[in-house]
Amino acid sequence: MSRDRDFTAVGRALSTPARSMFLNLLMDGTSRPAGELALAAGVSASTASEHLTVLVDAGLVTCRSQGRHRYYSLAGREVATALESLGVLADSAPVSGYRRSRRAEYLAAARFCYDHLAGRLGTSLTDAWVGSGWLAGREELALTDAGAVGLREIGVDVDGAVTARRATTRACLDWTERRPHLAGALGSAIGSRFLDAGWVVRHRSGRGLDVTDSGRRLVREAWGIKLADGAVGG
Amino acid sequence: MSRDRDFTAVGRALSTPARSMFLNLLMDGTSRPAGELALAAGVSASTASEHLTVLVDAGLVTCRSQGRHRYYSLAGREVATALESLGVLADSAPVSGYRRSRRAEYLAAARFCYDHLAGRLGTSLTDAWVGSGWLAGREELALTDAGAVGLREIGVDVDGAVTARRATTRACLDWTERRPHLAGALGSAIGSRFLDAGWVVRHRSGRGLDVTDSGRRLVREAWGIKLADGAVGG
DNA sequence: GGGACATTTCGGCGTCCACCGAAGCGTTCC
DNA sequence: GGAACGCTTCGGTGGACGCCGAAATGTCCC
Repeated sequence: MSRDRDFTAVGRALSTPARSMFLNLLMDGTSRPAGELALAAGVSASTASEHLTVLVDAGLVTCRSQGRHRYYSLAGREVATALESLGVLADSAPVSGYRRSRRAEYLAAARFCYDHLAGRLGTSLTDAWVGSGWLAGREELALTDAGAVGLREIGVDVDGAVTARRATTRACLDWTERRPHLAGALGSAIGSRFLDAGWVVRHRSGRGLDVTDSGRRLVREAWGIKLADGAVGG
Repeated sequence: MSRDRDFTAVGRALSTPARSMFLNLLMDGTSRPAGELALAAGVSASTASEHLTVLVDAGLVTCRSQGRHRYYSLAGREVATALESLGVLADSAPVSGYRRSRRAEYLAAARFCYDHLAGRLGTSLTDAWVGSGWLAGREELALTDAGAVGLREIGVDVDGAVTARRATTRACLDWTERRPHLAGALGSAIGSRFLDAGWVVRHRSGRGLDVTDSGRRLVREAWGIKLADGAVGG
């Protein structure tokens, strides 16, 4: 009953700068071809290929072939969740010789954290909803009746989220802001709605999101959130 | 804002069998001297010392000197939480050449998972409380009013748990049972109460718990849980 | 079919590191 | 003080692995 866990495979998968970078790039839930990942991490295509094999073998990443490209993405929600909680630890760890690529040094103020809104947009929304009584609890972020009504009004599939097998709400700790934002089934539903409604669009670089004018208007009028213009912050 | 995370230090810390074993041994929240850890992992004292240095540098483990012993323990709640969620991944990972020690091949049916009850006892209690309406939700395990009353009656510091900074309740996935059990501030308070009241005692080997006769009686009469005699299961 | 392109496989190089035994350091106990 | 003990540091060794360029594989497009 409940034997020891072998962390070695997962640990080894995380233990090199290039692989760590790959996972960071995939944390927004996107699929990316091997070449793009190689370029972003600053390693040769062959090296990247080897790294990706390790990540797939460790069960962290899956691969989908499409034409002459092979798209890699996180293997699932559990992987994203585990990396989130691991990110909290990584914070206090001494910074090793991790050579960042010059590109993507900063992330957009709004972005996806696997499947839910994060960054400034994510934490602002969560703060506003806690303040207005749509979400309850310091860390649980439980959905209140008022919240269900309000979110339903803007087209979020609240009922689907509530009856989903996964947890309805979950607090995801934003890596640098150290403040929680909404994750879980409801967070995912809200993310989908923001994308479908055109309130946010994926940034051309693939990382991060741009908040559109209509999205900007919505968050200001509905919840009093005033976002800075420049989408990129640091 | 929200830069990339460097997983390399944490990953490297997890990437060897001996260190993985150390962390498993410390997951029950105990402090152990270096020598005991070395013996359990089957490595020399000097090797163990080097491993422990890596774990401390990575921020996963802390060290407390006492006399000529040095006691190592997990660095905090976040570490235990992260390892828990990582354990879910480790499950699906291929088993590498991890040489288990013959001792501690099986864990006790009742044990601590860092600071809350786990194993058969933990999941049985959680199941019973969900069934009787003390806890609500498939994964949230939110405390109901009835649950607050009931737990208060058996001496659990419910109010302390509710007002704690950390999440009151959290579901912790049991590694092999793949079923959730109660964690968070309330889980911790319940664990403390079970220990203080003498319903469970730490097993002499340090791993796992023995349920005492009074504890056995309590869970049977209060919640209809019938525990097998032999504390050790497989 | 042939050439361009994306990716993987292969061979080789250099470095890192897990491991041990021996020696060093600090504590305990007589 | 001196011996026993717990632990860490040091030196050395062997294997693992991150890296690359070159060659091989597979796909697309003409």
